Amino acid sequence: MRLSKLFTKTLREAPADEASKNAQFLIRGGFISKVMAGVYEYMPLGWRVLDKINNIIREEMNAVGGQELFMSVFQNKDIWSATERWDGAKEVMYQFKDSSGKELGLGFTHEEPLTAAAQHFISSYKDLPKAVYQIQTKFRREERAKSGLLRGREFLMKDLYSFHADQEDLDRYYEEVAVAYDKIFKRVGVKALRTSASGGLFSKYSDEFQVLADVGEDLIYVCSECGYAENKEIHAEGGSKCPKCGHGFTEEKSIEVGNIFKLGTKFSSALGLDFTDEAGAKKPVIMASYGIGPGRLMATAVEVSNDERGIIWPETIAPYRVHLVLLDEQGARSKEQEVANKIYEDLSKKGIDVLYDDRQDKTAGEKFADADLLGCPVRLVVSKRTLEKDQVEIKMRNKKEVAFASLKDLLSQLP
RNA sequence: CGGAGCGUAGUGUAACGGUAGCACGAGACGUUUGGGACGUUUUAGUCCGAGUUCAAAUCUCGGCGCUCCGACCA
Repeated sequence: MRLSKLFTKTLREAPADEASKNAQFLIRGGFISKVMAGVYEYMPLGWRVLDKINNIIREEMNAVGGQELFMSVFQNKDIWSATERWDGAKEVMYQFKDSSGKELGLGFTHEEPLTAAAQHFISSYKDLPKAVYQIQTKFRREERAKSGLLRGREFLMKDLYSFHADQEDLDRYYEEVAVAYDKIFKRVGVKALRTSASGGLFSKYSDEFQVLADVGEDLIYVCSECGYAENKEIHAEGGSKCPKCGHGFTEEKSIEVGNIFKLGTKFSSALGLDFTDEAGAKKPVIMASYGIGPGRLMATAVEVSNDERGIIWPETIAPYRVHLVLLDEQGARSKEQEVANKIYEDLSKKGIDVLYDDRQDKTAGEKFADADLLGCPVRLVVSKRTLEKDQVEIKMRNKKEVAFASLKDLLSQLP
């Protein structure tokens, strides 16, 4: 991508009405733009980051046998009434009547419709287990949207649902997914702690994946020795000893980037999702659900990895791996430009994504400032100074040192 | 939902109740090019509605919107 052609432009100053780092940097960089409180649009750069996050999630979900599908955002009142959740959901669900008077809601989770859909396809123990997931927009009537992408009214969610014949199978799969979650967060470049939490309406407990950060709205207790963590909501008052190893806890603020639940038979019983076991007996399917917020994850990556100049993207989710800066002496026909164009083409041909700052009307300082703000891992500079030695400058966004590579073997020396 | 603060141009900021100004951005031309360069020039604004007043960005009331703290959070 040539910066001269990019749809968005950067802002020199952060908008006055955003306090969180993720919102400030993402808006300044042109990754997202704000529509209203808690609602943001993804611009091309932001969409690339999100796409990379989603693809990591997809790979790990597919690896544990998840099958991707795509449900409707519209949900019927009927199925929510079957689980007696329609009225209770009022506070968080956008509910309305369409022109024919039919009552609808916008989905903030999909247990009901998916359980209903599964009825068509699950009837025997031979049909189990099954796992399906989607990456889809959810809506929530947040009483107070806050902190940029961290708590919105419209947001993306990856939700996986699994169906099992017995508790043992569910427990086994649940652990498999927990491991997949660890992999996802590690690959995305954030350090997430599996944290014991309450199960809300569904079950005795759930597991959350929490990333330590000051903007986080959760409070968790983390064992300084073994890393065991639990949410404040289940942390026994005055319980200062880790149940796993006996060491002390520290209290930390954190962002919940994922949450996994054992649902049991709550939904299958209410909606009649039964199967026939080996002995011919009819039983409700046992279910679990597993969520990750990709947009929140993107914001979290920004919150935990930045400096005063801008974002420092983890390599795996950076919008582009290489930010190529052309410092051009004399406009259209300069040697610098020829060399930079060539590098841009060569790297692109090799499948390396490059954001190429070919802008003619920007000063060096401005280009460097933008490179820092946008936060791609590798910065290459082509200028008169580097060409005198037939070199290209290489600087990593997360390091101070500047290195050089000869034009010839730039590819092999690219970090 | 309780509390606090704030709405002026694309962004950031000024203006005692009395001419809406500055910087950046964006557009044009020229000169520039290693950390947000310079000159000339153009562009664009008081959230909405009522009230008080000779006069309202400024005061009052209502609405809408945004942020923060707390509560809530399937």
